[in-house]
Amino acid sequence: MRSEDIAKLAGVSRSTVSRVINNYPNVPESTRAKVLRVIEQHHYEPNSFARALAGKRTDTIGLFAISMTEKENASRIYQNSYFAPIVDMVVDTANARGFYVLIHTVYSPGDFQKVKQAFLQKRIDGGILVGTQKDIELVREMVTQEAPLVLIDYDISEIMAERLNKNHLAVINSMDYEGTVEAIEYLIGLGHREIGLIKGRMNTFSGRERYLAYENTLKKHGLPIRESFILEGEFLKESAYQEVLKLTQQEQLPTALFCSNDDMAIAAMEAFTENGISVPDQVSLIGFDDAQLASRITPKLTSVRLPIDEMAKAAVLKVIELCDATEPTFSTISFPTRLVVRDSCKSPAL
Amino acid sequence: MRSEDIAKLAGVSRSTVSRVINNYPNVPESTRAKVLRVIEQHHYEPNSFARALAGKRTDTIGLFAISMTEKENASRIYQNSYFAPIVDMVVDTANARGFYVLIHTVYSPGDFQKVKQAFLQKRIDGGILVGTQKDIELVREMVTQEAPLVLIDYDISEIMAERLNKNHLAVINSMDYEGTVEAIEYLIGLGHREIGLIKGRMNTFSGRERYLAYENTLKKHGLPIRESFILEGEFLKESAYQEVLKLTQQEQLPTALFCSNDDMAIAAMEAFTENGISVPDQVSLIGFDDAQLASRITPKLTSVRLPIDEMAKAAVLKVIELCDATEPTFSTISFPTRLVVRDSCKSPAL
DNA sequence: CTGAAAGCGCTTACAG
DNA sequence: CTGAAAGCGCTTACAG
Repeated sequence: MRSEDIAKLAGVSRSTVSRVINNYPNVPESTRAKVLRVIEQHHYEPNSFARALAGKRTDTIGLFAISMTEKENASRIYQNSYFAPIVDMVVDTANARGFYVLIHTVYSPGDFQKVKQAFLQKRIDGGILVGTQKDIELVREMVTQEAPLVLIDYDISEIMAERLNKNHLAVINSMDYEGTVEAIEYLIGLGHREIGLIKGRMNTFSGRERYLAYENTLKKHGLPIRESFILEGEFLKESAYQEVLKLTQQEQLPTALFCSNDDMAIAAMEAFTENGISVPDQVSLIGFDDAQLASRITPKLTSVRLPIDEMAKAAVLKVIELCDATEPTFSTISFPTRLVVRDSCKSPAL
Repeated sequence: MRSEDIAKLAGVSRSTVSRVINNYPNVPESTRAKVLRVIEQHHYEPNSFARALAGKRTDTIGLFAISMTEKENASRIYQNSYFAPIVDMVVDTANARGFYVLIHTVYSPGDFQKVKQAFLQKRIDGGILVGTQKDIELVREMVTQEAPLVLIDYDISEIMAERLNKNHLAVINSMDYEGTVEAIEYLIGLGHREIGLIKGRMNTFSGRERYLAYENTLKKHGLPIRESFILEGEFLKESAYQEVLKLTQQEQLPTALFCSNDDMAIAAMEAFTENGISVPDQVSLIGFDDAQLASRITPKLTSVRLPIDEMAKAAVLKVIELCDATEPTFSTISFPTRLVVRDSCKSPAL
């Protein structure tokens, strides 16, 4: 069933059918009603490709999850405590506004071709990128496409410095620096002076911010920064577990460990516990993200809450806004974090 | 940049460009190379809508998660231990084969319109439906579309009985009945005679199968089936928690409880523990699905492993196969389950 | 208010 | 082996 069939049945032209479908004002109620009836009766749906080809929107936004430095077979990305809520919220928000969501994952640089194609082939009205590495070249390439693009977790200063064409672009971040400062100062307030860190992935904006804040806060309070207390975690459970295992072999342990995300904090907890080191009696642990699991393990994990849902929602609203906008704009939003105190920290034993 | 531009630059006609793009055999290597070079140089990508309109595939499959009877705000569907792995595997498998995945969630009957549209508007080559209720009308409607459709977890006998047009249709199930029998007989083997159950959602195929198997197995072994030991869980953590809380108030407790999924088993464990009832010392617990979390709680949960990854993968391969097929077919695959014994069951105290 | 016609960017018989 | 032309199903100036 094509618009022409509807036109014949309703006794009008295809033009008029199109006007009705697109809700144009210049068609009298009676004609509109007549056409609408026929459409209803025949469950007619205009072919989305023909519409798009003739210049209409696709009503689809892309969501591209980039996960390139993951270790082998760590491909369970939609079960990851960071990505899963994003997918959840993006799909929900987009669907509620009448958009479909086109998903593609990027595991290797080659996969990137597919996201560029999604834009070039005009499959989507706009796209959201999560997990972008510090890779300005890539962002530059994406930005040259005329389509709206939203980056979640990306260093704005880099974009500024590179003087990218920022039309149709938006960046959504969280205040990782401030959140980390709050966490570290909380530990200091409890009396800790030997505070360690498990790093996130350093080619990630949030990874760098969390690390920087850790270092600066210790310095500011005149506390020691010990190489041996700084572990490489890569945001991954497995890496963190191994690193903490090594840590437990050392002479001296930190009395508190700030973990750059909850996954690593949970892994650290397992590693400590399995080696007879009690959390929080012997070592305090603090995570970041406040993932679902944080409040469901024992002891319950103190964590910096990342407003991931709000961020994902904002990302969708932003792409849609950019799709509708006649004037291209550049904007950036930074969401505040909040320390959620639970049971994994206490004052150090004397 | 359109195919016509490429044609001019390469000194051929659009037809030839098209033949090269579609890898048709009847074009000599030299011509092919010439055209390919121009395409490369200009990063040309054929417009996907124009291709689709002219009869090519969309290289997109739909994934529709249906979640209608959930309680309010239970909308965190992509974080659900059943849906999340499916999304994961579907996206991965489809992407690896060059397909995009179009996602839409169905929270209310109205949302269903969007999945029908996705087919009618030809946005996708085929689709996968997860979470379909016992709703043959809906399936009938979906099936009348000519596009390939794969149902995960649906009662085949219903489809047979209704004599649906089964072209382009496939159903993927797991052997829930057998899995449940194995679990119950394991409990019986441990010496349990008072075995309770938390039901899943009864308008779901797996929910009904698991319940039936429970009942039949108890009967077969001459064990009592007590109304008061059969709880309504709806597959939901919250419901299960409340029901188990009520159960703990009763005079007599079962010595073992079979839970129709892991989420409910975990909730049950929490409810028991918080009320001073020890798992597995006072009550044995067994789950279904073998979700990620099952092996990460204490005590580790004994559970019937659902090969959800294999099922999701099979679903994708099936849609793709149906897309390629010239002869429409109907097929159904049933995946075996397997009891994974951990620490949440022991013989009942005497 | 409304229709005929051109155009969106491809593919594919058809003819040579 | 290859090009001219029709067609896929819409939308949108244009003219009336």
